[in-house]
Amino acid sequence: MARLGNLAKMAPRITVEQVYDDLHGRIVRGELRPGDALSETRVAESVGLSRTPVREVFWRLAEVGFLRVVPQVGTFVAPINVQAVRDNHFIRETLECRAIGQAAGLAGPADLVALRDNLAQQDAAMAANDFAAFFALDEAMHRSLMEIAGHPFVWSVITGAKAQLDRVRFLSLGEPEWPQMIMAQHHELVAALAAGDSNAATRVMTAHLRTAFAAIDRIAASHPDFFDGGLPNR
Amino acid sequence: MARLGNLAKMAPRITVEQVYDDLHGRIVRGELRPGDALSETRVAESVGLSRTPVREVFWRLAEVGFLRVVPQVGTFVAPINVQAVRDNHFIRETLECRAIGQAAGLAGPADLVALRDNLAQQDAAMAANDFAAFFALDEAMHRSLMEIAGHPFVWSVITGAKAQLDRVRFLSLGEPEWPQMIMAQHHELVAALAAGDSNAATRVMTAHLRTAFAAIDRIAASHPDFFDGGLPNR
DNA sequence: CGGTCCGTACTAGTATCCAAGGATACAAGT
DNA sequence: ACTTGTATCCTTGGATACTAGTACGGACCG
Repeated sequence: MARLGNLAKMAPRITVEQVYDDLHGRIVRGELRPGDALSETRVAESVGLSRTPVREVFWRLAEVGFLRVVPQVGTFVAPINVQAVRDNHFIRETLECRAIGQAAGLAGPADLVALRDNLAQQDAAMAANDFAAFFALDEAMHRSLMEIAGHPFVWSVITGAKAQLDRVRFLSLGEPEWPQMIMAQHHELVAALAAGDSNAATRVMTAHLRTAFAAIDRIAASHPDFFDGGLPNR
Repeated sequence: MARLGNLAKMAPRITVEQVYDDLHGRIVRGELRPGDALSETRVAESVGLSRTPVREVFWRLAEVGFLRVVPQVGTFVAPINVQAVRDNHFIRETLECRAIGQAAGLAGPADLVALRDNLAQQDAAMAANDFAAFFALDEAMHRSLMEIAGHPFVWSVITGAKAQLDRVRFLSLGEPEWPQMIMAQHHELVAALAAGDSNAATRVMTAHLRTAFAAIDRIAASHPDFFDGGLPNR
């Protein structure tokens, strides 16, 4: 490895996490499309690492259903499985709705302050059309709701389920009415929490999550190459 | 490949999956206890593989919370985190209860036949004190309930959540009244399904899953060395 | 001209080697 | 006797070499 000048040692080292986040993001954003081939070797040399850490990344992405590793053949971006998306939505809705029902009875003044602060930042991000920031705030809010409900470990499961949904959500981006609808629901959510109204909170959360879900079939129809069955096989 | 001389090459090759299942089982059964050190090298040579596949196994086990990999130090069996167990139970109860409520309206005659057949086998396994067979049948039953509900992909999430619970469950084994209680609940479950009674099915499932859960604190108290905080640190 | 076969150039899986950091045991100095 | 420095061993992380299996393309044959 000690070739020319040891450039590798001087440069800040690229970590496994960075490679994971990069590929994850590119798949979610659709820059890498289902069927696209990824080679451990090529990715490894493109990021300046060896195959070993890249394999770990591939394996993790395969576990969340983003990649499909075919032994001795190659690794491919997996198509979006509609049933998996449905089930992941079922998981998220079921867990988050029950959790927020619990959270409604548990949220303290400090929690509400934090939530309202987050909401204000969401409004600002939306106003600035900063979707990346909005997504991060949105995620942080849902996560903290889970923590308020007393189930901090559940979020990791949501994360796994969310990955598939995010991929679909990105395909549906650019529908102009969504931002307003989502923000309105977020405000309702916090209001229900503040009122301690468990039923209302659950109802709003259901509607909120289904907003994103309802479009699935339409999206699948308009992006057949992204979904299972869109391509004959791969 | 099956040349003479080399014993390792003649023996049917041990697969990554076998190594995973072996370690997984030994951790669930408590043969490997929290704090026990596992070395990639030692495990590798004990199973006749190199470190590379063993590393994959290690970090899969780390992902489900069974191992803790400390860089440059070692890999250790993780203690059972009580909050993680609670949250995993929350996940399982929430998902399975809602799913069985749906299943009650969807179970067809063929499903009921299969379930009753499974139940009969469970009875037989119990009568023979064959707990391994019973666990397998139990898992198959819960899994097929999820499929009947139309959410086949959800089971993999349950599997992840179940892993922690199974560890606790194993510690609580040997309480003689459990088999009867569990079997009675299983029969009630199928009866509710056959009647298409969604509410009853949900109620029974809740009670069923809480049967295992209720004992957590008692178990944690009687096996402090297995749980987080039982040991000062490691 | 069409079909089959074989070689080549990939792929992932596995093995082995090196690097870097931490723990520990031992020895030297206070 | 205690503390501190050091050397050695062990750990995981990463890099590289090798194995085996697959796909594809071109050449050869019918």
